[in-house]
Amino acid sequence: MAEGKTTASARQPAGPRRADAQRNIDKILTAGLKLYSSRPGVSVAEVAQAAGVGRVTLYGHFPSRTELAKALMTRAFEETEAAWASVETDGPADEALDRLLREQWYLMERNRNLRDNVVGDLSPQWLRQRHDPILRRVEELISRGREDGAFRADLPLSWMVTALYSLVHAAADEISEGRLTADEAPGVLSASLQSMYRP
Amino acid sequence: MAEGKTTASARQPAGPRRADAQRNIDKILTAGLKLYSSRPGVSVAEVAQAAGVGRVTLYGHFPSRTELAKALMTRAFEETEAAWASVETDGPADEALDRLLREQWYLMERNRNLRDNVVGDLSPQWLRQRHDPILRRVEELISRGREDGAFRADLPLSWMVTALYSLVHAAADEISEGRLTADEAPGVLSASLQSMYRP
DNA sequence: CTTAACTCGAACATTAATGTACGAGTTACA
DNA sequence: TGTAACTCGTACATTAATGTTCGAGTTAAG
Repeated sequence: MAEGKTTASARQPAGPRRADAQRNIDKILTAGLKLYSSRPGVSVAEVAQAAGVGRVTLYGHFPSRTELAKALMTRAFEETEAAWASVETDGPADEALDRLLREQWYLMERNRNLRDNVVGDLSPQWLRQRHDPILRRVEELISRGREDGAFRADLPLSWMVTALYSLVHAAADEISEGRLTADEAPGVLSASLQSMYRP
Repeated sequence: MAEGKTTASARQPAGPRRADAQRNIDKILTAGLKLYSSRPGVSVAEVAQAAGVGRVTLYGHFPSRTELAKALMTRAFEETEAAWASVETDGPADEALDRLLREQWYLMERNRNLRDNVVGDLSPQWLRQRHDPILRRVEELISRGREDGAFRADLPLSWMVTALYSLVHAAADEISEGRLTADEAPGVLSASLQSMYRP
């Protein structure tokens, strides 16, 4: 996080930000990520309040709701990218999938919700271009499993990826409805997908 | 978000509506169902326009956005109830499930979307009380399959129901993204679920 | 210490949605 | 055919969100 991937805004002198400004940007992104990935219809004012920052201050850093959304997506991408590095994805595809699900299913879920809740603020082009990077990695993993026989190949690859995300989302729903515990979720998820993917 | 605003109700004499009124109510519900189940954030004005009816006319029949949402859910329930009657659900559970998916997956999908898109307008109590009736029927079907050994019993029943709806939703997404055709969908869906449900 | 960067509340303009009120015209139906 | 029910455009009140402007105070950093 050394690099300041700043959202190019017209108002700022484009120079390096002062320490307190950077701190506030951080608080805004953190609070925004939490809010946006938890429910739809979040307002800019809510994000500012949750970040403990004035609304005007927020607008000082993110000129519009859209720019804020872009920054949130960008940060989520970065975090996901970093997290992926901690998962061992070599070895048999089915085992790698199991590890991935157990260690990162909540991150996948957060990203999916975030995406759902900013899809009205961002153009489809923008979203498609910065397509959730882990989604592509998941695709590669499944593809590898199909080639070496660990996974079935009679279903479309894209469908298998979509189904995975869909079930991750479903698991999160079950948890929030109290019909599943956070402990059980990874196991249920993994068991369901392994059965579905098996040739 | 609390309700409690007593809108000027009792505009209706509660008697039988005139033929043209009933016709408009119908147009409104039909258009509303289509809109609400296709995307979020639908406005009352949009529904009125899509129905080819004045906005004021709509308010004459449905005093508030909330009442409109209730009416839409109610109609969807009725249609679902009627459609269920046309599916043969006796016999082996796995075969019945296959028939159900092939004949009614789009209706399940519509209801799911509708539910998602009115979930901010109706109280959780109301929604829970008029719980999608076919969802319970699906639950019964799966439950029967578990008892006679057609389906696995090592996963929570509620999870199996949720997963089904989740995948139906995913299939619809795939179609709208152009990665799956409407012809392929039922087969893919059925194959995925049968694998996942098999003991 | 000095200053430029930053914060932040209050106020304002704009846009969009909801719901109400009025009144003139149209349509069903006894 | 008479009339109550119905339609519908216009206009208005209200609420909420977005984004900007102003100015006075605070803080980081050279």
